[in-house]
Amino acid sequence: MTEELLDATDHEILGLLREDARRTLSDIAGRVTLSTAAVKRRIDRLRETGVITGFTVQVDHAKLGWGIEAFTELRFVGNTKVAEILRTTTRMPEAQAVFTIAGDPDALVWLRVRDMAHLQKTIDEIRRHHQVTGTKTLIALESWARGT
Amino acid sequence: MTEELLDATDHEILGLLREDARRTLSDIAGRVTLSTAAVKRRIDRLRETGVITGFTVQVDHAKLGWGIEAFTELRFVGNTKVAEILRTTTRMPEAQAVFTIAGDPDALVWLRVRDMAHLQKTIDEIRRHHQVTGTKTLIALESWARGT
DNA sequence: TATGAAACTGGGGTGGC
DNA sequence: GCCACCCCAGTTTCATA
Repeated sequence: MTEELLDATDHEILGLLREDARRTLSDIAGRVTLSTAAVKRRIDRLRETGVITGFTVQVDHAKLGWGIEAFTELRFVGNTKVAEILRTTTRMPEAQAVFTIAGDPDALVWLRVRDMAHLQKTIDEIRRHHQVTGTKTLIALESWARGT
Repeated sequence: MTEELLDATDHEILGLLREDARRTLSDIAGRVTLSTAAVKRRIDRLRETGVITGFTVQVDHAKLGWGIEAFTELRFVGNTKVAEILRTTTRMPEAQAVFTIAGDPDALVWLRVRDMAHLQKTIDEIRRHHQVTGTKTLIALESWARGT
C-alpha cells in the first residue's frame, strides 16, 4: 500500500463516477480523452483492487420521513469491547455511521430518525445493549454530507 | 409531505438499489415480481419526486491513502453565522460531513485525512476560517458507515 | 392509474488489430 | 490504446384492467 495505486486519470475517473455513477463509458472516455475500452479496463481494475467497493443510490431521507439527524456520544465501563459496540449498533436502521474513539467519549453514533420520540427510543435501545455509563446527544440543525 | 409517498414495493426497490445501484431492471423486476417497465416507472418517479437524488460509487478511502478519520467539535463566538460554517468547510476535500448543532458544540465536522500531520493542517485551516473559540478532535479507532 | 408484452435503440462486452 | 461487431439492457409504445 506504500506504492501509488492510481494515476491522475484514475482519480479523474473516480471523481466523475462519484458525481454520477451511471455515466456511460463513452461519456467518461470523452472527458478524460481515452477510449471506452481503456476506461472500462481502468474501472474494472479499480473494482478488483478494492478501491471501488460498490455502487449506491443517494436518498433524501427527509423525503422518506426520517428528517432528524443526531450524534450520540457514548461512554462505557472499562471492559466493554469495541467490536461489541460496532456489532450491535450497526444492526440498527437508525445508525448511519459508528465510530469508536481513542479518548473521551468511547464511541460516536450518527443517527437518523423520524422524530424526537423516535430519537428517544433509539438512544434508550443503545443504552440497553451496552454497559453505558453516559450518553450525550447532539441534535443537528443543518447537515451536509459529501455527495448529496 | 404528510401523505405517504412510497408503498412497500418502492421501499423494496430502494433497498435493492442501495445494495447495488447497478442492478439491471430485469434483475429488480424478478425480485419484486413486476415487469421491467413497471420497475422503470417507479424508479423514474423516485427520481422525479427527489427521493433518489443521485447515484455514486463507494470508495475505500484507506486504499487511496486517506486512512484516518476524525471528528472535530467546533465552538464559535456568538455572532458566527451557521451558513458561513457550512460554506467554508464543505469546500475542504478533507470534510466528509458537517453538522451544525443546537447546543454545545456549535458544529461537528467529520474529517478524513492521510496522516496526523495532515489532520493538524486541516484543523488549523478550519480555525483560520472562523472565529473559533475552541476545538476538540476525536480520532476514530474503527469506523463503520451504512452501505460499505 | 398502474400494469405487462413487445418492439425499438443504444451502450457495454468482446476480440482482433 | 483503437476499432468493429454483436448482444442485451434500457426505453418507449400500446393495449389492458
